[in-house]
Amino acid sequence: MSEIGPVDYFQLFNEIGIISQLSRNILEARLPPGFVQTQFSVLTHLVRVGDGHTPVAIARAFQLPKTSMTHSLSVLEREGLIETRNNPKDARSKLVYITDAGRKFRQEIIDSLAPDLARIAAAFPPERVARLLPDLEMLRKFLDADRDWPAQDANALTS
Amino acid sequence: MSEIGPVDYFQLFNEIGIISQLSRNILEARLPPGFVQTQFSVLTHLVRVGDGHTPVAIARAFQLPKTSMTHSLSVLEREGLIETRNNPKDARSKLVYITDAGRKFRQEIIDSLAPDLARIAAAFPPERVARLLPDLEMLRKFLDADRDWPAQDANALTS
DNA sequence: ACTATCTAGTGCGGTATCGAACCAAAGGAG
DNA sequence: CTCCTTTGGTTCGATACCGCACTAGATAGT
Repeated sequence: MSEIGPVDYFQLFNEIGIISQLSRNILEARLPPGFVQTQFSVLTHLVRVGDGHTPVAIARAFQLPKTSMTHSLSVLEREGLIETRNNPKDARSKLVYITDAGRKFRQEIIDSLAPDLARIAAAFPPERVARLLPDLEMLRKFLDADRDWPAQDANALTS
Repeated sequence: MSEIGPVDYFQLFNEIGIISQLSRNILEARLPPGFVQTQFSVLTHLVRVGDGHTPVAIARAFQLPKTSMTHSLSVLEREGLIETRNNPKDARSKLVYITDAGRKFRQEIIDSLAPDLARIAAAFPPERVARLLPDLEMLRKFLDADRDWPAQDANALTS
């Protein structure tokens, strides 16, 4: 039987990284010049998870530094795609809301992606997506929970 | 029965993007300050695929613009982890080789990742990796072939 | 209340990424 | 050969990303 080693995990993350890069390229080819994936992803997050959350909460959801999120949100706000209001529960904080323009913007991008999705779906049928998603979700959730693990205690688990 | 639509593909790429981001964070936590994932990935590519290739070839393998690769390679060369030689077959071109220091550097990173991999393997067993990899590979190969790299020379094609 | 600690968000500086433009060499057509 | 197109690589400018340091407000302990 085939030995299973760290190499397979490297390959796993390698494939995932490349697919991530490729999907980013596909998306950004449909975005207006000057926009990048992050901004679209934030809009999608606001629609899917719901808006009215704080910038840090959004940053955590994407596993990005809060400084990066500050920047992304400032761009989105400058473009009128989101708006921020004061957090009545916390004077330090802001709450992020998507605007109608933001929803419209996002929907137009999604519509424009239809041909790309059609090509992908033709070669990689939905059944495979359904087969893939649970495992990916599980992996993502573990890594999400595992982050910021104290490095030196790692071996304590394996023994 | 659940209808299968574009949403699932969005979710697929969403999960993949987040996992990519998380694995990037894990790796960069083990890299010496100032190094980023790209540089490590290039070294791994040189070891796995073999060195002696041109910068554009490497850029294509990562689906990155050649300008980005120029930058990454210049950093790696400045640090003595790779070296470039003239391409005897093409005077415009260079060939990229990994140095002994580069191999050593990469191996040390890989070794330092062992505790992380141990935690991941404990929660996400190798069987799941084996189950996941073929589908991911297929998806990656299709996307790779589908978008045959229009990004930077797109305008050259339109004329 | 008082103090220490923690958390939300921002400003700044440095690096990464990438598109546009450019140059030089290669390749093809006549 | 000459002309034209393509290709490998770099430079430059603009934006994205992120660590560090900081302020203001919240929270916990006593």
